[in-house]
This record gives sequence, C-alpha cells and structure tokens, in this order.
Amino acid sequence: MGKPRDSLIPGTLNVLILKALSQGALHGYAISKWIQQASEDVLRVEEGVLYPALHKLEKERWLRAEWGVNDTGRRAKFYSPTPLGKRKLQAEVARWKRSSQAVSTVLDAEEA
Amino acid sequence: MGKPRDSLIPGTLNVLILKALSQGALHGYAISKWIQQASEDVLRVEEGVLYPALHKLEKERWLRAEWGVNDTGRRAKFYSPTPLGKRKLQAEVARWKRSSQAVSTVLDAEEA
DNA sequence: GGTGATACATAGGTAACATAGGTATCGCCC
DNA sequence: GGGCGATACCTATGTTACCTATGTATCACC
Repeated sequence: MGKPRDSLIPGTLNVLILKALSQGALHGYAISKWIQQASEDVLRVEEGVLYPALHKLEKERWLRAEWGVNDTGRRAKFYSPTPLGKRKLQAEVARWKRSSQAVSTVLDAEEA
Repeated sequence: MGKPRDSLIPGTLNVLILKALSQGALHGYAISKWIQQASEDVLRVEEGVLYPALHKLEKERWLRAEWGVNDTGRRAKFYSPTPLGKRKLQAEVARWKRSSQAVSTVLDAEEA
C-alpha cells in the first residue's frame, strides 16, 4: 500500500495546513480544498491523510478545534492555529525554504 | 555554531544520489561528502541512511556497483547510474521542481 | 599507541503517507 | 422514492524512508 510518495512531499503537510489556517478558521474538508486550489491542483491531500494529521496537530496544541456550522448549514469541525501554531508556521516556513533551496541548489549544480 | 542543518527532506535522497553520480562514478563515502559540499553544508547524509539507500537503488537497477580502489589506494565500492537510473534522474528532478514549486507557491500565498 | 578520517555495513525504532474502507447529510435528477 | 455525487467526518492497516546506534577495518599522523 503506502506506495510512492507522488502527491505530497513528506514533511510538508503540517506547514501546508498551518498556512491554510493563517487567514482564518477552516474545517477539514475546506483545508483539503484550499491546498488543492492554492497549489493549482498539484497537491492533493487525501482525507485519510488529512484527518489523522489534524488530530495530531490538535493534540500537540498547534491547532484548536471547535464544532460549528458552515455556510450551507452543515455541521463541521473548524480548526484554527494556537499561538504556538502561529510560531510553528513561521519556523516551518523558514525551514522549508532553507532545505528546499539546498536541494534545488544541488540539483541545479553544474558538476565540477 | 555552524549553519543550521536540517534533516533531509524525505523522498529527496535518491535524486540527490543520482545527481552526485551524474558526472561519473563515486563511492559511497564520496557521495555523502559531495552532497554535503554541494549543498553548502545544509544537507548531511548519515552513513546509516546512505548505504541502505545505495543497496536499494542497486537492487532496483538504478545504479550498478563495482569494487575498485580510490586515489589513495583504499578499497571502495564505486556506483554509477544505469540507463534506467539516468532516466530516473531526469524524471525525479522534474517531479521535485513541480512539487517543490507548488509547496512554495502555497506558502508564499497572500495572508489575510 | 591513540586519535581522527576514511570506508563499508546492519539493526531497531519511529514518523509519515497511501490506500481502503466506513458513517452520515444534503441537493439534484430521473 | 431511488440513485448519485458532493460534502464532511473518521479509523485501520501497510509500507517506505529516515534516524540513531553500533560494528568492522584501514590508514595517516603525532
């Protein structure tokens, strides 16, 4: 089962979730759609991956969750970042930039 | 206090190895050093991670291995890419660019 | 003869993602 | 009123891939 990692780059899901919530609370399904649209359909987060990740982030107090109602009247669990989560977003974005830049530098290297 | 060093981005090791070998055969230890230097010391590949990865790539016929002697006269196992490995390098570089660009696009998106 | 660098290797643990299922509501169309 | 797709949540299991620790051996150097 757990085959090639095609869709997501492992290790990036948490920061993508935090980024999705940086503009305001969203429920899980909307987070998934937001990431998909913001990435112009390159990134897809399957629900079986998203929900366990949200539960873990809530448990670690990066996010807090609250049941509510969406704009069409349906029940949904809305997530928003805690202060810790906001700090983590900044740190994780910086880490991504540093590491991904390093990888790109290596892959662009004109070998000597 | 050197530069901050992060663990590898999961899924990038194979392509980094292939890139290291794109200009000619190298032995394992030299691959590790090459990646470290090409990334300006940001990326570091521990030996316990590198050697199993090399064995796997050899088994999957991305690489072939040959025992030889390095320039100081020591025995070492030299790896070089197979034709399959060369195709995989191109494909993996393209996949990395596409996916990493998508992540960066999302993380750079305007916030509220 | 002790230390550090080179060079290879395996073992055990964990985190993360992929896949596959499951429940339930709602709107729409036939 | 039955079927279907979209929305919205959830869990269970499999597998990969990396992390850490540990081991062997050679060689240069002081």
